Amino acid sequence: MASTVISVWLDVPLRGAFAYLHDGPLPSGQRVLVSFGNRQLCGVVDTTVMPDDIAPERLKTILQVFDSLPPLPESLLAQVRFAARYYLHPQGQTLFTALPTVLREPRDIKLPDRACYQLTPQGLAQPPAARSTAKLALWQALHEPQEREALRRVHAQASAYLKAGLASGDIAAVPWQAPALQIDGELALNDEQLAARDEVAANLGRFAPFLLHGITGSGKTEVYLQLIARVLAAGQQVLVVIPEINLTPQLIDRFARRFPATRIVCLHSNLADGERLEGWCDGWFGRAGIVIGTRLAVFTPLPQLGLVIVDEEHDGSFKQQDGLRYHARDLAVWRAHAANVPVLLGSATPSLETVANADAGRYRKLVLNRRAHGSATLPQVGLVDIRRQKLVEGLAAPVIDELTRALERREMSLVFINRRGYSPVLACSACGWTSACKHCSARMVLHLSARQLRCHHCGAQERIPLQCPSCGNPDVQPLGEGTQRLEAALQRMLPGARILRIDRDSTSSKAAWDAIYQRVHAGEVDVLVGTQMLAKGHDFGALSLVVVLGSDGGLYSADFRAGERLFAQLMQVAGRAGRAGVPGRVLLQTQWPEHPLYQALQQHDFDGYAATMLQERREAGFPPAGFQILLRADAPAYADAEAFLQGVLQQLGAMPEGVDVFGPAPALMVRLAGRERSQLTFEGANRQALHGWLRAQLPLLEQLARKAARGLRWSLDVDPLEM
DNA sequence: AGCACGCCGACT
DNA sequence: GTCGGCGTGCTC
Repeated sequence: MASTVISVWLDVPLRGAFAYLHDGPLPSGQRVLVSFGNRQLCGVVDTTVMPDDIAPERLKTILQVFDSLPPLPESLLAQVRFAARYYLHPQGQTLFTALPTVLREPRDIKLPDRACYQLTPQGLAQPPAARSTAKLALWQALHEPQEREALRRVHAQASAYLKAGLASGDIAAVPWQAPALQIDGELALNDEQLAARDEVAANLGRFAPFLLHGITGSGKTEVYLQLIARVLAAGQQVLVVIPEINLTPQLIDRFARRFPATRIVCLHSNLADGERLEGWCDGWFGRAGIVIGTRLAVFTPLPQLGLVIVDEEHDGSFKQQDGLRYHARDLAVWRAHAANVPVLLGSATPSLETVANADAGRYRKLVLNRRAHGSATLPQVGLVDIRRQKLVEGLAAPVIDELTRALERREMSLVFINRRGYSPVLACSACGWTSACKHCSARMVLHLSARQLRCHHCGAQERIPLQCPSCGNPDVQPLGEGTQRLEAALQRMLPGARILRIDRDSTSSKAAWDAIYQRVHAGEVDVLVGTQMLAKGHDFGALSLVVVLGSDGGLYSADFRAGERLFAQLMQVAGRAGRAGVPGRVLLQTQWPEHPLYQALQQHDFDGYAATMLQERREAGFPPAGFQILLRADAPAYADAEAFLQGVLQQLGAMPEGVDVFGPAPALMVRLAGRERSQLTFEGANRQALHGWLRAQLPLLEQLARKAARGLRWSLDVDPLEM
């Protein structure tokens, strides 16, 4: 009876699909239950894969077909196929990372009721009594088809009202239908915004990648919203990918206010499994007009996709750092191509990859150079040379002066230092001992308020030693400044100032973050002290002065991308100054005021410095001028990691024409969370050649990994961002 | 990845 | 005499 051979993908780190028997064909994308070894797993059918040639008596039978949901759409399977191939990752595991957790599990799914409800003629004829405001509001709403959830937003008593109405026949279930599009509060666009909007709008319905290069405050979001309105009006869906969840509450609010009738799905990793599934399915079944989310949202099936937007496209959080190491921006562009729709990459500081694509004409560049609101001008950037200055608690006299004057004028200032904690290291004055982490090649950071030393890389915590653990000297001192120390110092130097610290420690909960946001917007803050969180798109209203401390470290780093990141970060943080009509001022303390990066920052010359950096990359053959794939290995002992890579290197033999290999070399941070990391870097000017050759070596790699020392872990990182 | 099978050291 | 260490090999 069971006679048809079916190929099934499983969530296992093996390259191939597995063959099973079933009593008839099954469609691609069908979720099934299969026995694998001695466990039962969820599998996904793929008819495009030839079943392995295995003796028929060894084949097992598909145990169950999970048919409460339709098969996964072909567009998703195609995206997974591409991602697996591009990122050299097992296709089964790739498929399962694309799915919400619930769909990975070996059980069938019953989705919650998403029907709509509406008054019957009988119900229409019987309005509730006017004094019953709850019932009246619900009755009014039910003139139109309403989802249960939407009705609950009308009034909390919706469920009881529905139940009674369905029983009496006053209300009936009707098939789901999209509510009429409603657009509220569109803003007027300036001519740059108009040009950008119209250029993209003119390309709806075909693949067209755009870089929307808009300075901070130039009104990128309004351009997005007006384009989204057009796409929604055409009955299509929009995918919006954003860097991190902190951004979302404001942005989501704005989207929800603009499109009050549209189902807007918000997807990120903090969502409960059920919510994630529901949002995902709303996208899949066309109920969501807008899906907005972090990188994982890029896998949401959208049958009516009409536009893809990637906001803050330069942000490193789009790159997944484990498992399938995909870049959501790059997959977003692929999706737009596959769906034949435009993709809009927005940033004030685009990545060099995207700049290079625009320069080469592959992406069309749209520029927003003017601030959308009022007559606000670009901030004036001052470089404070600290080579011959005496610093007080890390601050130069002119900086303290300016902060004092801003306080006198009752204007809000921001002090930016990319180091949280009190002080980045504790050191002994006698023997040179420093507070090293036992598990990482990093220093433990002093957190005075928590009375702890903490490692910011592995999370290890220790008590603060009262004397030097090495020589017993009681004089152990904090070296350097972090946000907490700066906060304390500013409190002393600016008596009466209301200072608020914003870093990961002070914003750990959503409630804390909301409270901070409220205080800032209620004008209850004079000085904000914080880390790069402050540079990430949050609108803190009028800032007249921005002070930048400790940025020199990014100038001469071993990581070739450090300069790009620093420049983007400083452009972004400087962009916080002088919004909403108040002219801003930026003061940056540095030992290298003549450095081209700072000179470019002073001139607000993104394009010029990007061109300089691109030229350097070309000369070195670094991305985006060349392509890289990292083979990473880590083990408790460095020697094991290196030995594996050395073995790989030997077995690979001579590199083919156009591919170079470097290493094995220690990772930039060799020791992390008790494991030591080594890596081989493969480079090539031709992406196809590099990928194709390495893809052909995968069986060899897997074979060597099986024989490697136990405890060894390895992974491939295509287009790595972190070295 | 899991999870078996499979041979060598300290213990109820 | 066994329990259990992790080496190695397979999973349709």
